Amino acid sequence: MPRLTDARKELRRAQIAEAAVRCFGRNGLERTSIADIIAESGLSAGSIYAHYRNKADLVQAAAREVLAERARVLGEYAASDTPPAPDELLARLIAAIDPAEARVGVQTWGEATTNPAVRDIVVDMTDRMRAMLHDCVTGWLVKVEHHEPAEARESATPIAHRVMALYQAELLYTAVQSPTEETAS
Amino acid sequence: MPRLTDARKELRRAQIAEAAVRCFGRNGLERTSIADIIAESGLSAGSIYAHYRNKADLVQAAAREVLAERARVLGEYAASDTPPAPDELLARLIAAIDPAEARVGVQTWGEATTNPAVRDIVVDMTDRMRAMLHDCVTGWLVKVEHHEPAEARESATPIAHRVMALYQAELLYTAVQSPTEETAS
DNA sequence: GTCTATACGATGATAGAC
DNA sequence: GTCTATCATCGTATAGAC
Repeated sequence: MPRLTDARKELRRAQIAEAAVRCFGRNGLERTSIADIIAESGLSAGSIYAHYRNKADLVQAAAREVLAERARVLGEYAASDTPPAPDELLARLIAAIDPAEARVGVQTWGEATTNPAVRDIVVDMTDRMRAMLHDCVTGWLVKVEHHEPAEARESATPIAHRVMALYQAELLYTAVQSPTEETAS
Repeated sequence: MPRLTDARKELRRAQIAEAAVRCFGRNGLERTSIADIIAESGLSAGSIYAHYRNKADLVQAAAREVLAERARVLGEYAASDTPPAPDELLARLIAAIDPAEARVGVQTWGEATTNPAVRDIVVDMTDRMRAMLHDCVTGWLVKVEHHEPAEARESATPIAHRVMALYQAELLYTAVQSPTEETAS
């Protein structure tokens, strides 16, 4: 019986988190006020604080959401029967970048430099992505290039590292270049 | 005669900006208050506002300072008679990374996603670094690998792009991993 | 659970003396 | 130019009704 109510609760949480992500994408993590999120979500202060302890909690939820979304895309390729070659993999990852989420993603990087909670989320998600990238490249080496599994895992490491770096750089580029719809400082 | 006073003025500005960078490295761009910078610089509110219009102005000065410092290191290699090979160049750039400045650098990336003024600074400095990287790689191709200048400039572009990306990724890694001396959220 | 209204604290910026 | 003291604003979080 708590099943259904829990599901509804999760739905509300997601609704609020998504509104927060939109606000953060527009105005940044710190220049977004609770009032902004209230307006964007169409809810009220009381409702939001019933689902999130405080603003820091909301920031963490937003960080998890955007990073998880990026990991999700990658997971599909890793599980594929015919994994793409590294260059192709990178191209697809770049093509899947959403500018708004890229902005929030880069904001979380900045926040991670001084906020331990966000730092843990970023490190965790980065590690997870790197591991999936490694799986994907290993799969390609074994299934397409017919390497020995043991040797493939070995040589996949630097390749995965490079793909990760190039992807992050592209994410940064997109986040900074994509037009921001105003709200200077 | 305004010469000397201008120099003193610049010195004060630099003193304040450096204090700001230290604060930003510790607590982040937005969680640093003017009071923090006052304490760190050993000056007063009045003095700081005599040299900087407002906090946004200080953030921009800090962004310029850390990015310019990173560009300076690179400039030396580009001008060298025997430019290092790309791998070596990257290794040296990475070795020259200062964790505290890396943190502020990554913070400016986040800020650049929503703050047009900082965005312009980041884009400008990134372009400048990429150009210097390109010069450096071109120099290596011509002077060490004995390529034709025209062809060298052409093939230097993707190499410079790759080195830049790997450097930025390493900067991110350093900024996030380097121990922050507390001040959660 | 959700709303409105509000208290409280923090912070950017200024005024005015020296 | 630099200081101390102060103001005005803004934003988080809570209280209490429904």
